[in-house]
Amino acid sequence: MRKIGIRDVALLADVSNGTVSHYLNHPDRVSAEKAERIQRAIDTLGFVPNSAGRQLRLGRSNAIAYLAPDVSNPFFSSIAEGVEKRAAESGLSVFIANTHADRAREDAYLQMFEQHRVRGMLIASYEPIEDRLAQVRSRGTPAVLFGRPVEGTDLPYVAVDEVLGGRLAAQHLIDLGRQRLAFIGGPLGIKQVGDRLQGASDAVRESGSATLEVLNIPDRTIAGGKAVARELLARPVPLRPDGIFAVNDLLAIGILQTLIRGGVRVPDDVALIGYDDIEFAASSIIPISSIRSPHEVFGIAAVDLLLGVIAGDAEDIEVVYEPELVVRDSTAP
Amino acid sequence: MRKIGIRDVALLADVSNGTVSHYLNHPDRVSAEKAERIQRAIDTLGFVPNSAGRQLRLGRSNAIAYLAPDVSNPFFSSIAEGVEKRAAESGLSVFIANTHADRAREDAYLQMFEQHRVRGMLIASYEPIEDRLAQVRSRGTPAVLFGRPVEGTDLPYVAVDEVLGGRLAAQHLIDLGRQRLAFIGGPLGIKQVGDRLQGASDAVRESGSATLEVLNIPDRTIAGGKAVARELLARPVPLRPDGIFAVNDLLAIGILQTLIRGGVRVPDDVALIGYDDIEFAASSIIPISSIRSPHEVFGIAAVDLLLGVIAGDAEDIEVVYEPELVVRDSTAP
DNA sequence: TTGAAAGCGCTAACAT
DNA sequence: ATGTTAGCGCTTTCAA
Repeated sequence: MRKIGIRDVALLADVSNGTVSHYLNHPDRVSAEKAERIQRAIDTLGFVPNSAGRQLRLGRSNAIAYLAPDVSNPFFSSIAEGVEKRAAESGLSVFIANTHADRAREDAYLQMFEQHRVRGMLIASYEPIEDRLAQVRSRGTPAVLFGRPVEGTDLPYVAVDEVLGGRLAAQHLIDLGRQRLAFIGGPLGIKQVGDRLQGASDAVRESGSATLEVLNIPDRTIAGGKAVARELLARPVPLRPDGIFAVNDLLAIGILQTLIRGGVRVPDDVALIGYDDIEFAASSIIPISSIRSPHEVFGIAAVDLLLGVIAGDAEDIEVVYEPELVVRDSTAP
Repeated sequence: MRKIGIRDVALLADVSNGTVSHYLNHPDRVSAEKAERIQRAIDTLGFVPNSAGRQLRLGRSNAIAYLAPDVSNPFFSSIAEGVEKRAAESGLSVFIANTHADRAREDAYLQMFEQHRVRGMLIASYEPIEDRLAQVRSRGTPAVLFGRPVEGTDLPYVAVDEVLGGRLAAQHLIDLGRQRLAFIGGPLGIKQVGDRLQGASDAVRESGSATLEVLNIPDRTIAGGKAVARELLARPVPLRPDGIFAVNDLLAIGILQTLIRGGVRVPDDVALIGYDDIEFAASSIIPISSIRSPHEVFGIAAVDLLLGVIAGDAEDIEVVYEPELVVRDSTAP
């Protein structure tokens, strides 16, 4: 099958393999004449360098890895864009892996990429991954996390202030005059979810008058939103919340659609705000207010941070962005 | 940094490096006692095998590649699920690459994966890629295409019958009594788009009475759908189509939302059908009828086909699925 | 069951 | 400017 190596090229071009290698890596150090002979030989033979050989010799690859729980979630794929873009600028390839928020798969990929000796890993995970990562890092593969790691780690990370995001969302509903708020999302054990609830609950407490009900559901999807909205519809009207903060936009989309079909007026009867500001939120039948975190710039920042760590520029080991309130019709005054 | 190799393990375990390798690859051929010593040494040292070394020795990697134009499109990410699943069952890793429908990026990834000596590539592309792939294949890396390749290639592929899909969609609108159909989508040069239009146009012609207007737009996104729907709204009512076939669901979602906001009743005034049956189509405010192609099974089939090609089981070189009409409220009678 | 040793394809001294 | 050569880490005969 694939048999053509650098020596075949050298043979055909009638030079030494060292010269071919030079031509490949330092074209300026090869005479024009031989350069042409070599190029012709490469074309004739269909030579493609074997990266395993190069990598083995160099002791390192030129790839980084990006692990995300769900690449089909627009949030993570936007990050991927930024990552690829910046990596390409630095001459690095990116291996993307879809972990499906599954620990076993995360572990498998961690292992695989470590075996491949990637230069570093960028990791987004719902699962606590700090421990497993610590081992990988101690063996020499640097990593950058998306999202704030648990206390007590020195993991570099890129994050948004989720607590602030939660606060912004709840405060917005309160400013609208809503008093019976509901937080919909879960599992609360997930850091992002817990942080957003924390922020929301802070805002509610400080308001002195509003109340916050928590609907802890396992599934942050459109289907999950529909299901929980059906429960809401089953309640007598006075017991329904008048302001809903859905912990992500998918959930909000599902909730919105079911509420509307149930005859609830949004935002008049119930104001609704999501989180993440994915494209589908803006293009929903009633555009949904949301909390926007940086997406693409997120990926860029992570690559920069990783490169910094690799280069040994210890400097800042964390980058935190502030989320931003995006008001749309679902919470229009 | 990463210095621990098989020899270090061998040294610490007081065996030869060959024995360590045996333990790694054929554990049954190593005595229990040494096996334990080796394992202990591995743990102590934190040894992680270097896949470059293995790959170089073996002459092949154990990874395949999946190139898709847009992983954030649920259609392609569903395929990815199937691919990963089946690949894992066969002990293969999958490298996912996002080409952004950009030829240069496709080429870059093609080259990169060829250099990495992947076992094979699975490729979804809007661009004609057959020629470039031919070279790769001739050098020994097999490939399987998603979607029917241009005539005259022997590229193995997995596809759905897009012409049939287009026909099903249009026929459904016609069966509903719609006479002034509009096909919305483009660019027509893209195979899938052209094929779907072909099928729709066949159905219209055979109906003998219906007409088909083509709105050729460059952008198959929600935003694109909104834009074209605004054009429709600007028309006098009698000049609007009474049945719309959007070439994909994203487009249909955008169209639906703008039409509804414009006071058009769906499906009463205009019946609307999309294509792909992504999750968002079913969960739209008015669930959108669509043409469903197999998604996950698609990825599975592609891997199987690739494995077949690798193994040399020439058998069938093409797998074609039939799409299926999914009727929802947007075309309810 | 275990060890010794050759070599996969490549790069980078070093020598010329 | 070009050639020679020694490995990078691993697997796998082949012997013992």
